[in-house]
Amino acid sequence: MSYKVIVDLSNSAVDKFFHYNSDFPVPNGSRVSVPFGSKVIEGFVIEETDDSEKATKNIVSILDPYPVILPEMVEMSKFMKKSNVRFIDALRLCIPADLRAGRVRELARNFVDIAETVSYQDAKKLISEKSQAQHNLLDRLSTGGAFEYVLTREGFSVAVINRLVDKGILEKRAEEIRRTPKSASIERKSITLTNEQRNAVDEILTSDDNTFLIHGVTGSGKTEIYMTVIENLLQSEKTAIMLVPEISLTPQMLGVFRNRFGDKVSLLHSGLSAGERYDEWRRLYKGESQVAMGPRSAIFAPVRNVGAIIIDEEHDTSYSSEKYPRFLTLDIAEFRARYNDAKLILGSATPSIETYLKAREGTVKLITLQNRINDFGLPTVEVVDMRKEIRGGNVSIFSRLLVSTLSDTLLAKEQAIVFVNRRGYASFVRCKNCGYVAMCTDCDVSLTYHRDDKRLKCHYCGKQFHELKVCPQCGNQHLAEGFSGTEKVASEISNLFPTARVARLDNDSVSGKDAHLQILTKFGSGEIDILVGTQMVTKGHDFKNVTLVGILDADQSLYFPDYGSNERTFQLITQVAGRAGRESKPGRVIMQTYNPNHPVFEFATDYDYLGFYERESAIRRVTKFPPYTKIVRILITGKEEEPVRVVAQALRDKTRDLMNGPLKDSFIRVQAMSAPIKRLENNYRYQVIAVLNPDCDDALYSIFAVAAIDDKNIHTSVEINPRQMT
DNA sequence: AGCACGCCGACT
DNA sequence: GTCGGCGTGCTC
Repeated sequence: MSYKVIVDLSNSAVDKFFHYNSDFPVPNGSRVSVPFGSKVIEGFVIEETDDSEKATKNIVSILDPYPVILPEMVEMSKFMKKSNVRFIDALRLCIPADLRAGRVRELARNFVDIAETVSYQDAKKLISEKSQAQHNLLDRLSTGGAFEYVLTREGFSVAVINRLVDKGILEKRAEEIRRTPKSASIERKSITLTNEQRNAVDEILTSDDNTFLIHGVTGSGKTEIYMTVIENLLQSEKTAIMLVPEISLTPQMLGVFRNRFGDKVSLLHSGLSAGERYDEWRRLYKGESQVAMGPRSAIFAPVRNVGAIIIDEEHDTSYSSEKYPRFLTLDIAEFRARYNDAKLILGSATPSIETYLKAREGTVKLITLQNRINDFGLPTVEVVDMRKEIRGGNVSIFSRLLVSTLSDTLLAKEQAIVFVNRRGYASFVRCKNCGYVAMCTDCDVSLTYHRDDKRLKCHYCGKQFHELKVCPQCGNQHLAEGFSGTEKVASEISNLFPTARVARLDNDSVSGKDAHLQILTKFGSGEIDILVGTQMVTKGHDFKNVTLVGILDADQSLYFPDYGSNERTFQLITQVAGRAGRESKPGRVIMQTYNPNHPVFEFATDYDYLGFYERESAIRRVTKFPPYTKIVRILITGKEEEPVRVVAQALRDKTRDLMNGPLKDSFIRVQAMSAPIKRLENNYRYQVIAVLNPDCDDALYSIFAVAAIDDKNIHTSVEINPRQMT
């Protein structure tokens, strides 16, 4: 027998089939060990082949008792390979990292139980009166078996256990240990779906459509719809994949699922220990649990017979991985849904323009939820024109309205969230005399002042510098601070309200996911009055006592130089506004801006998604931006500027050659230029931008081929519809 | 990714 | 005269 094998080395040079013979049959998807060059390494069997001439060496052994890569995931890897992800890297996404190289410890342990052929009473008689330890052990096991290691921990000696095994009274068998024991399913209180929810569930389960967009405002009960759909599918022996943006910030979603599905849910995410992750993965693989829940990587869950794939908050940017191996969760989800004939369900209060266009075009079935489940209205959004504040003599970062409302909120013993889309204390430091601005030495980026640790930090490469007391260029002592970040906002709020308990939530204020969660938990339990934070505060968590949301510098996210900035701004405002006034208390949102008449704000304050969509999609259509086109960016980086620039021009010319060839209908335009941040971590960066018509896979593959250059000093990467261009 | 093979500078 | 630098090329 002869097999095609992908070796477990992440390098393009070896990312192809190697042929091996075998003395024994090997199922597709098996992890095997094979001789390769001068040593023996791991690999994956992809398929059997009859051209054995290419094979010269034999597979040494199969490494697992079952093929770890499901047939579906072999196909999925072929699919990913087309989009420039190495076969081996796609395969690696499908199994827990620690399974490779035998890093997961053996799971099977000796399980000790009374032999099936022996009853407790008979066993009692078989043990001598004097063997007290043996009697104790038997009594311990009379209510059910136990792991040997548990018994020894309880004080039973191995000798006693083995003695009874020898007598045939007990038997040992290998059984798996669950490292993540979960509570059994709690009897759930019967939940009555609203008519809207009921209709949505029926629509999904009975319609011939396969892909759905549930567009419903925050609090419209999407989760309940997901769960009811899953529950229905589980009854017909199907499985489900439930994707959430960031599990660490949305523990309540897991809680709700656990409560409903108990042990049937397996959680897959990086916060688990290697062993836990492997156990959860394996339970799914073996069908012991049927619902895989997690962030984007959970789309690779080893579940068979998938009935539903759900992507909650589908607009969230965390669903696209920006570093290699690059993939769009939606692409993989579509592949798996097609493979399994499963329902693909996308949910959002602020769908991406791309998805909503699909709904308009009819390739995605739109389900709109009009109401919040409890019929509470959405919070009112008031816009404050900060230019008028300045004209009125208020030069602080807070409007008078926001200050007085914060004060009212504190008096009423209610809570507030203040959203600032900027970390640090001040976005830059500039000399008032000569105009010098502190820049990173490795990047073409101005430094952000962090007062907490009295340092200037580069937000792109992380490099830190001492704070400036005087201008290093002219010696002037008067340095101007740029826009205020979370640090400054939090400290000024503390100055304004000395008795208020103020906390900050951003990447700097805490280290690690646990700390984030701690702050959110404290806020939830009322130990914090005002929470100042970045995007992080916009996600998940229902805070019942939050009645005020302040948004500072709402326009800030508008001025990023890419086509998605309007969309991002609209989503941000809508999401953060949704944090105010849930349950029984009305909410209030105060949004400060220097550009109050910008259409995005008008739509956002009215919660007018449709209006926003119409305008934005019209703009994208005429300006030829996604989803009406596909933007492909080849990023070229290297230590020296000139070679990078030269390669960029060469790649542009090669791409233009494609445009003049048989694929010319796929291309709209091709340009080369320096990247928006020309130097990052001491690497010069140029880019080639190709704008393509949608559905132009052949052109795309040609561009991948063009970008794959062999130059050890210059690195290239290809991004499709890049989110933030840096 | 590793490792062997292979051709030019500073040491016993 | 050798030891060893890492450039190049190959692994079924």
